[in-house]
Amino acid sequence: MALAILDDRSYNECMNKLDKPNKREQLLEQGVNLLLAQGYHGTGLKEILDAVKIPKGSFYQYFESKEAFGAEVVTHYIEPFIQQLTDHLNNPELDALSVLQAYFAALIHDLEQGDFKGGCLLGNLMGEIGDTSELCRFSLKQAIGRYRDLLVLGLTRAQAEGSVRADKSAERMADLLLNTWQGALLRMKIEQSVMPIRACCEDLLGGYFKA
Amino acid sequence: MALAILDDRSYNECMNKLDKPNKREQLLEQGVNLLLAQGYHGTGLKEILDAVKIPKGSFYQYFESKEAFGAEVVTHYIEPFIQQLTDHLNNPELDALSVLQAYFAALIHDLEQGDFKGGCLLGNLMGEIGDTSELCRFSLKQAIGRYRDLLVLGLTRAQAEGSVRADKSAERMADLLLNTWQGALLRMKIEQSVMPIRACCEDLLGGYFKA
DNA sequence: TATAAAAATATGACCGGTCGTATATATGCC
DNA sequence: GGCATATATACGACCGGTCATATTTTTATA
Repeated sequence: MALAILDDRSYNECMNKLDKPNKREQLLEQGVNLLLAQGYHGTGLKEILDAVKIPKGSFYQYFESKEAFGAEVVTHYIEPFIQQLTDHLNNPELDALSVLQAYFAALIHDLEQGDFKGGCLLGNLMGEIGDTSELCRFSLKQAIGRYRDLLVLGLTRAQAEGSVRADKSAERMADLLLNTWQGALLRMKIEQSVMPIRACCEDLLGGYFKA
Repeated sequence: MALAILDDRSYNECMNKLDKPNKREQLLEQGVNLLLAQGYHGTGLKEILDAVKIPKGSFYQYFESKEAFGAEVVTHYIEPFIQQLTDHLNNPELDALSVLQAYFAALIHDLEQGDFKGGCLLGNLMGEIGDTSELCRFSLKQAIGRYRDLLVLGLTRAQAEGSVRADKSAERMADLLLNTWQGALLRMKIEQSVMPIRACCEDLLGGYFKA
């Protein structure tokens, strides 16, 4: 067999670093997809396990409970968004306000492609279990906090560049932007239109926040 | 027995207008409470039925399905808010901006008393089932629409009174206020603080919207 | 008006299925 | 063979929904 060319050490590496964590990763990946589409209580473990072809009994090998799994899914979900926004902000060719506008424009584009389904997992879970699962509440708070801090960074830089007003704190503006975005995502879902989220960005980044 | 003093007609009235619709009303009432506290998929029919002591089989006498029930719960939930806001707006002694500020201040007070639990049923359900149940989506859209129109009315009047800026449309401001409020309610749940919703009102009604 | 037949309504046991979780067995590595 | 991990099976509880039966209300007959 093909694996015979590998010695024991590298075989174990393969199993430990690719296979085993891979299954965990797969579970989290599918967890993101399904929780985003159907919510926490609307998604059964079996559905997730079937999707990644992992036997039911194995779930508790990887996670303590569904609740703990949910908390990890939240963290796993936000990572790419943090990464993407960080990357955009590290681009020295664009001013900070343009970066934020471009970033949100990209999000809007993706949401439009996705038929206004899902929205933001953080927003959905804050509403569904934010006040019933302490574990998930903490995880959500953490994730939102990291994201908010990135927005603060961008807005602070935009203030220094003179494109965003300095008479309001970057923190307050970041919260306003984040909260309005979350609310607009909810509206998007029921209006089945990107109008709410487009208006959100226009009104704030293109209006209220302008220097 | 006490009821013997009533003739047939008034007895029937009693049964029809109090007892029977009362049970339907009770179901909706408890539906509001439980769906607000535990979400749609997090609440079983049995839990609602037990709370109002109505047998399982009777549920489908009153409602087509859990989904149809959920849609009606949404409508039943928003009614008092519409009523309260309408009453406030009909008060001729206060200017429209003060009315809005007082109305939201009252909401904030109530939410603080309630330990930041629940938030807004419309927001929670938009996130949880706004894109999976067409029936509820329509009901949510309707409810949000009615509420928004009331905010538009208030803001339009405030514009006419000169307390709110006229260079932005009342519609756009109403949407911004509503969406930010919804997002701030989500934040409230995970931060366990009224700070987000307080900031929302200060930033918009006390800042951005000011003439 | 008294009585019986019929129509309407109320009921809770029960349906197949799924929930999250526990445990006992099987499997693979030293 | 000893040990740790992975998996299958099973658990009791609960899910939304149905249905035959019991009860009540209405209608018809005398």
